[in-house]
Amino acid sequence: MSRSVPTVKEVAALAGVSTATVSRVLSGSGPVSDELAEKVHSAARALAYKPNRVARNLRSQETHTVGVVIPDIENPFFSSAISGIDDVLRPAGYCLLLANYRDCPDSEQRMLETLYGEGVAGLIFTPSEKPSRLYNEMSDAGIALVGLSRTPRDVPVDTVSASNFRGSYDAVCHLLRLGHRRVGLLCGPTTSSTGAERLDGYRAAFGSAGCAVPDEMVSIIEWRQEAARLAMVQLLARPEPPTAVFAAGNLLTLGALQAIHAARLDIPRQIALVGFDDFSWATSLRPSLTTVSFGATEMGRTAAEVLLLRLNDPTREREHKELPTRLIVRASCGAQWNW
Amino acid sequence: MSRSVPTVKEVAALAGVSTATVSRVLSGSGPVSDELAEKVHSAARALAYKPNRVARNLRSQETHTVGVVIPDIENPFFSSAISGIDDVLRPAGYCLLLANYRDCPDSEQRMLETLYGEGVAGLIFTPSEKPSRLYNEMSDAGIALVGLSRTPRDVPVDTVSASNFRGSYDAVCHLLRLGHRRVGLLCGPTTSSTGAERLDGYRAAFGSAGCAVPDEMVSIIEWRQEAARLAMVQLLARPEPPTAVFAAGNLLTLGALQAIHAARLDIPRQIALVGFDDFSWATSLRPSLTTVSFGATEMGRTAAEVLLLRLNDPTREREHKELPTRLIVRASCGAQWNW
DNA sequence: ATGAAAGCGCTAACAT
DNA sequence: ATGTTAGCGCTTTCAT
Repeated sequence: MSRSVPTVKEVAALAGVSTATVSRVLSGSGPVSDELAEKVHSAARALAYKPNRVARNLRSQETHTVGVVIPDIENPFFSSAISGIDDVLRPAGYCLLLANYRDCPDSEQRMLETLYGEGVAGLIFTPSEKPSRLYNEMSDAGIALVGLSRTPRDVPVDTVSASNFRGSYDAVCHLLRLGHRRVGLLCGPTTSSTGAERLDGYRAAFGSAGCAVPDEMVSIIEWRQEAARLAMVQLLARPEPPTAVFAAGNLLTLGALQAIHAARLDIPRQIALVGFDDFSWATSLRPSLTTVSFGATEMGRTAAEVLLLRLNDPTREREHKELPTRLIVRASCGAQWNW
Repeated sequence: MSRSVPTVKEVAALAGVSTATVSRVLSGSGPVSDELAEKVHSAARALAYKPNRVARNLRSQETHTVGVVIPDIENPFFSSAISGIDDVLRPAGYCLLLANYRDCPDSEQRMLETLYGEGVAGLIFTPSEKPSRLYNEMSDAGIALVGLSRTPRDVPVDTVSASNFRGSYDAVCHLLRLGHRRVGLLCGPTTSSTGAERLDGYRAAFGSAGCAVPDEMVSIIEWRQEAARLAMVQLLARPEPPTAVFAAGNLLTLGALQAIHAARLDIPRQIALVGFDDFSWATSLRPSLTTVSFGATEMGRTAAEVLLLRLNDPTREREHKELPTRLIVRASCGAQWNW
């Protein structure tokens, strides 16, 4: 087993140069004559030398590792976002350290401590409802932070999110225009920026249509499928149930769907449904789902690009990117497509 | 910014002990009196000391980092598997370095090189069709490897996979029992263990039912949604199209579904469908999907457990775990459930 | 342009 | 039980 791995020393010996020269050649960090460079390269090749990044990181006091901290990797939004992050960060020479805290603030805290210790150069993160103070601490320590989707309160960082207000507004306007008035809302906690903004959009849509907001149809819950299912069951049990529902998050859409199916209601004839956040199989549902789409992969990519900018210039001004949303009208509201 | 981070030295100074003692206390690797231990702890707390893992890793010549190498994180099988891996590895003190090679062998190769350099203690991986020789090299170097789902040829490693043959056999028997004879198969390359075994199961089912295998209905394709859609279109265009289809992978199921929807065919009345590999929203499809299920999260967990065993005892015998599959009969074959 | 030597923060070997 | 010291593999001054 464990055959000994070659080090700079051995490469240097074989090439007949100093370790400093080897380092300079291999990391391109200094003037070296072509002649020696060639020797070093062939020696390295001969030994199948692979630099030890741990040692490199210790010496240079910086890693090329970025932590990705998210609440739930099984949520298609996050897996797509990660994919986008990887697309951008990998070619730039960074590795991804994954921290899936499973909606548990304690785990989040522990994982942050680990990432801190690992010396990550940066962090792309979606904080829990009660963000750890470690975010502040890491930010103070000069680590580059980018908030994804949810904007943390009290942590001064770059952020990338969707146009939550506008997306929500458009979705509800669509339902209103189709004649719905009893429009239910399934939305996450308003302590999160996403929740608050999406609720605002819902309200504003009623306002601009000159209608009163049906507060009794607003259900503020956790961003979880089961919570949404329960809330939807209750909504449907009302004496005057909603004729349409806006589920302001992809897990919430799934939960709503469960309750609607269990009640044997026909979409869109008996109830219309609009989701927030597209997923690849939204078209595979029957009827296909009308959603507010914003490109999760794109959001991941953007967050990674912002991180790279900050890494290269720690003093640049804070950036808060808002990605445009687009209402994709499919069949679940009865408009347009009929299948 | 960049406030200087405390090191062992400072903790030692504040506690009035040597750095060795600090190390012993904090990593619990040696005998220390309660008195000094207490001093060290309070000093560490006072300075908010967090050990530098990079330095620790360099010195101890081992990391607590595990690479996870997968072809597509947006495939729900893999995101669930990762979740399971994290569940087990995290409490054991390991971090996950993610490598999502996007079905591209070149990326796979580059990512492996990076992981090797990062000094990962182990690897959980699903190789591409043409696995890199680096897997062998890393294995030889004493790195713990566990193959996930797909079993690599020529690399002697522990593996965890589903009972592909049995699962496939059960699925097709189910269709045969319902009276179907023209049963189409959408299956990945037989160069992969999963593909080969699932094809075998399909064949065996016909054999045991005393029927000839309808070879013209067998479509061996890439494990990709678009390939499956195309193949399904062709199957449906046959003079005698299949009355049922077994899609032997979750992306293939999605592709089949697309083609079936486009052809405006009613499931299960005009065509029955069985998938392989459950996903959380299989119940949200209408009709709900009958699938061969095996618990992706569970598979991830099992792979992580096997990795831990190997890490603790590099000399133990190779293990090849096969997780049982279970046919979950829902509505897409017209059996049982009627919605 | 190149080499010698120091040292990143930690732990392990060796003293005591 | 505790301290002293060396050194993991690399990069980076500082000489030359």
